[in-house]
Amino acid sequence: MSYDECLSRIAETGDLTALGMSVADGCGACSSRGLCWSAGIASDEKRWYDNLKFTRRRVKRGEVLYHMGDGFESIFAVRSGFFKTRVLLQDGRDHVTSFRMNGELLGFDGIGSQTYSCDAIALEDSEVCIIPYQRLMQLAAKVQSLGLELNRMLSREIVREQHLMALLGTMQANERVVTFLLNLSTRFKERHYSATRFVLRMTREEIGSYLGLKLETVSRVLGRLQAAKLIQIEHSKQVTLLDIDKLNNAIGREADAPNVVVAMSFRRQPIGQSVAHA
Amino acid sequence: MSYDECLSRIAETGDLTALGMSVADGCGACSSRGLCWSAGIASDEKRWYDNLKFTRRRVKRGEVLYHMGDGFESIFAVRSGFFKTRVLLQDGRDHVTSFRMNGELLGFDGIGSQTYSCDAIALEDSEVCIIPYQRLMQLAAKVQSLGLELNRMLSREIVREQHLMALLGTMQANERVVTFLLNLSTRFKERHYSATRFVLRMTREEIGSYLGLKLETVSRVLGRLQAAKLIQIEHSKQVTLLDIDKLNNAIGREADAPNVVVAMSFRRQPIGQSVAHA
DNA sequence: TTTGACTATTGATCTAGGTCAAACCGATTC
DNA sequence: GAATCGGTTTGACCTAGATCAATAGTCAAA
Repeated sequence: MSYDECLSRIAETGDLTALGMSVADGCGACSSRGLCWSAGIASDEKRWYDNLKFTRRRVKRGEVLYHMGDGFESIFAVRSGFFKTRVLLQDGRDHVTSFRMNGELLGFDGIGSQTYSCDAIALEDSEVCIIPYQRLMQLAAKVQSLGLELNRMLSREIVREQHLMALLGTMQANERVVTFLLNLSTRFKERHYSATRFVLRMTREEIGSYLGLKLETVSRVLGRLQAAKLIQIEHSKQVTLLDIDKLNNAIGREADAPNVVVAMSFRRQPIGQSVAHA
Repeated sequence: MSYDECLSRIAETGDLTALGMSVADGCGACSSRGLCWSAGIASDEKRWYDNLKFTRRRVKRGEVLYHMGDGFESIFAVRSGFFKTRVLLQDGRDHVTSFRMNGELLGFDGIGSQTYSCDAIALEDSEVCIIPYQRLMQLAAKVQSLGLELNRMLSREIVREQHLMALLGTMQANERVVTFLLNLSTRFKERHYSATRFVLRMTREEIGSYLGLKLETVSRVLGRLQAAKLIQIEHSKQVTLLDIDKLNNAIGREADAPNVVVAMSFRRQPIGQSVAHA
């Protein structure tokens, strides 16, 4: 079978094993199906994805999936678990740039320079699908909408980071933390987990680094939010969002009237229980 | 000529006019050649780019190239002039996310949602090449390395934003401003302009928004840098970098010894002329 | 069940940068 | 050349969040 025939067959059957990949279950059976990248592929080309298969890799809590500076070969899809990415500055300071959960992708930063530009670290025992970039692009050459979908994902990552930059550049501590919680909430919801009750896999320090705050500030804000009965925290990690609407208002940033109450209620010195009447 | 034949011919000749585009000079004659995207295309495919041609658009100072929410159709290459992009938050606050000069691209943010996610605004009279995305992708389907190059550019934008996030999340005012100046410097250098003497096209407020600072703070930091004889500013806009090495040290962030001097010299209260001995 | 290593909370204090306000500057325009 | 206007500088003051330090959970290993 010629190289070209081979590629054609892959495009038809969607069987990446022809490219020399060993496999467990395919994408068709994956619980992240539809979350991952597959959703954007044109429906008449979906057959290729239904029995697509990738090798996997287990990454233990605290282990590094890839290091800044490592040669770029693959992007990764989180199958299970939780990751953070962080960039290191020359002087040793670091900054957390994202948290990734199942169905989300890692490694886009490596495409441009053929070298990863950040570290990806598991926050709990995790598993990823390894997606070799070269092979992916070979396939994309055959399956039109796959390339388009990849572009879309890269673009969405750019937009995500733009919003984060705006957060870091303009919001104050309260808003940052609330935005963070609500973001987690919607992502859990997309995965059919509870939108109101979830576990924070990362430490206060990691949250702080992500939001441009110190861990003490994160802790204090969470404390205030709890005092204002907007959230509840058990054992430091287990969060319950008690009033998503009010939380949303709180970052809708007091256009004037109604949300002022909320906005005031978890300001610096929590005003006792005077939440309701103000 | 069939559609497929048409595409083939474009891939061979690189003549996008066949796709219905009107034109002035082609990319081959463009001064941004090699800066723009063309550099990454495999050399055996370069012929297509040498007589590639795009329609242009003039954008006057203050005018909007595209608005957040506008339907996405094209990306843009800056031919001349200067742009900023900014995201708007619900409550009216905004945040500047990038400055773009000639040879740089705009509009990547629209690919993901088919809608631009920020505003692009000319800071001086400018001209852009309009690159229709659909047509670009049709061409990419024929010219392999074009698609790869687009991915690389998107990835590099992701990395750029990661660095900016780290800046916003971890650096203090001095470092932010110095980083900003040095970044401009290298970009001017790449364009064979002076790396040490250039004009700030943007206002203090725009710099501040970009760096997550208030305009007064930007002004003060620039003042301190000038007092420390690291830079010189004429007429508010004309900047000369007097000592790039020291500026670089200043953000190398005092590993300990030598740069402490610099670091101290433009701290909050400039210590008279006591720069040399400290 | 105790020990030890993290991690998180909480209080007291400090400061970088924000806020407010006045003055200044250079470029138009009348 | 007076007046206007957008941008900038500068000073005085204030505050959100950082810093420092002590205490207290949490969890896993011994």
